[in-house]
Amino acid sequence: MGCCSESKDMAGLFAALADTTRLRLLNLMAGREVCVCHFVEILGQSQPKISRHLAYLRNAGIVSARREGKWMHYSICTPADASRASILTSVLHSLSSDEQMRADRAKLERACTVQLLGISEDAHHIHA
Amino acid sequence: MGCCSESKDMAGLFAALADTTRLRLLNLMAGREVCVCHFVEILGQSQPKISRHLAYLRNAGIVSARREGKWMHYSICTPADASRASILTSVLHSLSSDEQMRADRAKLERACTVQLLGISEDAHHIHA
DNA sequence: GCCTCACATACGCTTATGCAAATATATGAT
DNA sequence: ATCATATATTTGCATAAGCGTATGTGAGGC
Repeated sequence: MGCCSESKDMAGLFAALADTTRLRLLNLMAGREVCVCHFVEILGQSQPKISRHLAYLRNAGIVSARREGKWMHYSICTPADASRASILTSVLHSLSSDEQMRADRAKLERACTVQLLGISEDAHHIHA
Repeated sequence: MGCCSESKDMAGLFAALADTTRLRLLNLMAGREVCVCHFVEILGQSQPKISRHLAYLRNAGIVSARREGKWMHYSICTPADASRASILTSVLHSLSSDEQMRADRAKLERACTVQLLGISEDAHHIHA
């Protein structure tokens, strides 16, 4: 009952990657843990939609969730299977050359900075 | 009207990879051109099914087809987009560590050898 | 206890995907 | 022209995926 499901289902891995919203979520999680509210804010899409896609990634064994008070933090959990891990790495690297993905990451940087500095009016949850 | 469709649709690429049959087809095509009859023989699945999955790969811009008399030969067409190309390479490499994929390739080797030597009773089409 | 916030899940709908079986098309042989 | 071979496409159906809306759940604050 760790964070990863069956190991060698390549097709399943690709199915999880076969959606732009999920790719954007993964891109934001590359190397860091991200709170759901940031996903919603940055992608500008409905909370249930974000949540459903996160659930998909969780069921696929690609991400894991951690609760911290009222907030949920998601992060990529590197697959035990070497092939899956290698593909995921390759994918994340490729994403970083996409314009939208870079923009998303920039927004996340900004959101985190604002949060840390407590500048924003609606920085109501400093959960860092 | 070349062999490759839109360039940056990552999700589309993954959708094309999200099926075991298609992964097996791609694995067999790694580095060589393969005739449809070999796909049917090696995967042991119905011809329409193989054909449909090949059409899917073709529409996704991942493979191209070449007609030679009555036979159709399929091969992987490296995507123009660097990211797609890099992912595809990574995927093909990862596949080669899978047992079934290795077995499929071995069968293909054997089928081709038999064909060249003209040993088989039903080597009715030496289209090499 | 109750209320609110942050998130997850269920429902109803539409569209896409996969399959088997049947049919269509293209090529070469006669 | 006819026929057989090799491959492609269509049809009908079952299942899965995606979306928006509505509702459920867990954690804090009062």
